[in-house]
Amino acid sequence: MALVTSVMRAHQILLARVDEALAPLGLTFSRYEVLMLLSFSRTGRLPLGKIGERLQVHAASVTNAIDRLEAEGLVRRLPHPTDGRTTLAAVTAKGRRLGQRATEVLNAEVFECSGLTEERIREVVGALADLRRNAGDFV
Amino acid sequence: MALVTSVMRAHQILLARVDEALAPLGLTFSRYEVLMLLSFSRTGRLPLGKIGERLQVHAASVTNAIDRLEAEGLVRRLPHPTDGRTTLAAVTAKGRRLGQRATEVLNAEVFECSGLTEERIREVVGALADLRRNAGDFV
DNA sequence: GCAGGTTACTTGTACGTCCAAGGAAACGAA
DNA sequence: TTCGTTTCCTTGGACGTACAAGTAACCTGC
Repeated sequence: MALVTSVMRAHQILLARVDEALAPLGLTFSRYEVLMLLSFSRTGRLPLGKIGERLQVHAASVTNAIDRLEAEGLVRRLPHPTDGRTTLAAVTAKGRRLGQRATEVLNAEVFECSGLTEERIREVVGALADLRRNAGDFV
Repeated sequence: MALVTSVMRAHQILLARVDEALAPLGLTFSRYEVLMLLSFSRTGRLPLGKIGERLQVHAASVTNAIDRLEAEGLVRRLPHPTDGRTTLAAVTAKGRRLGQRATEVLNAEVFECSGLTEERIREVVGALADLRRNAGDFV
């Protein structure tokens, strides 16, 4: 039970801090994740379904996130060349720049003030990786 | 960065599992937390503001949770005897029973299938407790 | 070739969270 | 006493998430 409570609170704390750091850039954590996923992908574009699968998030949430990113000009929707059902999300140059800045901001403002040592962070990440693997996450 | 991602995913996984287990009882995790907080309090009743403070949650969220719990007959709103601004939430007998059942369900269905050893759970809880303390949480 | 089933995305509804704004009660100082 | 400030709760709007239903396109088997 303590596990659940701890993770819930830690999530609450970290998310608040991350969103606070990202707000000046007009991003939220979920949109940041999408942006980075696209930036790190080979071609800078992915089917929406693939995004949901990687981020372990519902298709409707992806639609929502892409809607907002597209409205900001950070990604563009493109038709899939061969599959008419599929929509591709492609990160724009503006999106790449913002993603990079966001990463710098997060590294500067968030990760320093967790107050945990490198050692403890490794412990947590390692143990939670087990949990995630058991749940079918990629890790 | 791995810390943030790990905690976010772990939260996602655990919350989904917990809410799934609680759904048959008509509860969510947030409402379960309120119910248990009241059940464990000395008199079974607390001011709404106190609930938000303990659960580290916004006052508006407490209003929402209490609205729903009250609609189910699990808690009752009472006026504060001396402070006319304050509203007390009091757990009912039905609320206590349901909270107890929910705890049993959670212990049976969720905590077993995290797939983590006692040892690793202790590691995670301990390390996250540091993080929470640094953020001003009660732990 | 076409009908039935599957897959992919979108839309609408619901929930929990937050913030901002509002009303009511309490407190404090003049 | 009274006026201003603070505290407490509620309401309305925004965001992210999930689920369910709907639409459109693909694909398979006859």
